[in-house]
Amino acid sequence: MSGRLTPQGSARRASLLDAAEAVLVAQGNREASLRAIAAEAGVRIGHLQHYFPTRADLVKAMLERALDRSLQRLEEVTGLRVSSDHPTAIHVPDALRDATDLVTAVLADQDDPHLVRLYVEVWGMAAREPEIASVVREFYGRYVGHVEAFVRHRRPGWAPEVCRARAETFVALVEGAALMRTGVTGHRSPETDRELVRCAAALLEG
Amino acid sequence: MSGRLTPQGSARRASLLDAAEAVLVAQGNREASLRAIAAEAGVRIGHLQHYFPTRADLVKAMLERALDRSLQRLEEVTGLRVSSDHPTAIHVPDALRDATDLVTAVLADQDDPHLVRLYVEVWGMAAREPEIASVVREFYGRYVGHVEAFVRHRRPGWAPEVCRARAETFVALVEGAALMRTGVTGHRSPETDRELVRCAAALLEG
DNA sequence: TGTACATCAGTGAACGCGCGTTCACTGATGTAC
DNA sequence: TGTACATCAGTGAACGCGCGTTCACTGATGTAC
Repeated sequence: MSGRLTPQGSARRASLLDAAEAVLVAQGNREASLRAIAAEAGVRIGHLQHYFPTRADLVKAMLERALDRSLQRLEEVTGLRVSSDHPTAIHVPDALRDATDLVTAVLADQDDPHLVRLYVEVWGMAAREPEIASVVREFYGRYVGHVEAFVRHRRPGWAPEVCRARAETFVALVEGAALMRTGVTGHRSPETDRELVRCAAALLEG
Repeated sequence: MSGRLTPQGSARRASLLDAAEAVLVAQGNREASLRAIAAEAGVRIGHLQHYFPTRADLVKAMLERALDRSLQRLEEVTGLRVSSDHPTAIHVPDALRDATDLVTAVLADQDDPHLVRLYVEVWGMAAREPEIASVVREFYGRYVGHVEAFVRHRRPGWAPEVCRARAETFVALVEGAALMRTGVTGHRSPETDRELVRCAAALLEG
């Protein structure tokens, strides 16, 4: 894909990314072949390569789109806006959510096993492909920064290092909870969800 | 491999599992071929299949060994003994560690990126291979049970559901921290490590 | 408004390659009598 | 203590297959004049 995309072309491109995501989640990176992805999208494999010359191109594009979507979702949940161009510029909304609301919303998003499986694949790829690793680290950098900004607004008196440490610990807890709660390593229970919310909220403003 | 193993044979078997683990960690599941594993172990591929007829056999054996080793390590760290035969029978040691010691030791174990990468692969496989999923869930069941037993001994007055919920939240936090602290999704910092220890210890006895 | 042409959308066949698995084999080690 | 035999350790070549990638191609769409 050297030149521009027609409207039809960019719709096709998006549908190919959808297919790649679906196959990756269903089959895992090892079994997610270009043939399977093309079949999922209902096109020939040569056509897939018209948009994404190599498998790495496809995977990277899919991954970037998925992570961007997650950050947008985070903005909705916190009510904070983090510009991609100026990561430090935070727009303070009229009604900032409280920590318990935020945690509850984040956990609710995790109830989608599709999403969690995608993340597990992402971690696996990031662990050994440098180009993907940098994309993923940038994502988590923004993620932590976003949570940190939330903490600062809730607790203006706290030292910046404390806010940072709290935010990083929060993200660790939430990512670990994603694994445990969706059947990969454990299962959900109301008691543990309650404890999770209590603990995560305490990290943010306790 | 149908019959018994000679001493030489079981040493070879162990070295093949070592090789499989090393290649899996270095290359990831997708690139970890039987040829690469055999080469790592210094044998021919046909020989590898004398011990593990299929790739799935090899991967499963490697994984079970690695998870068993982690549970043994956990026993050393807590000072509690959990029998495989009677998972509920807990031997109370002379000197039970306190929660901060335990958390510090667990985090120290995680400083090995090798181990964390192995876990990321394990999660990925568990997410879509049912046979592996059950092995992994059993492991985490024991893991949580072990932590739960620790909490009960430290805080005998707490209700069982509370101990359970605390233990599950603890494991979620620690697994998430493993991801963040070893470069997969973030990086280490002394401040965040301190916050992690504080938060995890509070879960266990706070 | 037409027309010529460039570019994009999509097809289909073929490539070399590495994969997991199979199998017949040789040499080394253990074991029964 | 010898010997015969079964079993285990390890080799090496070959298999069919699906993989990612390449390439020449046709039809559809946009665009300049």
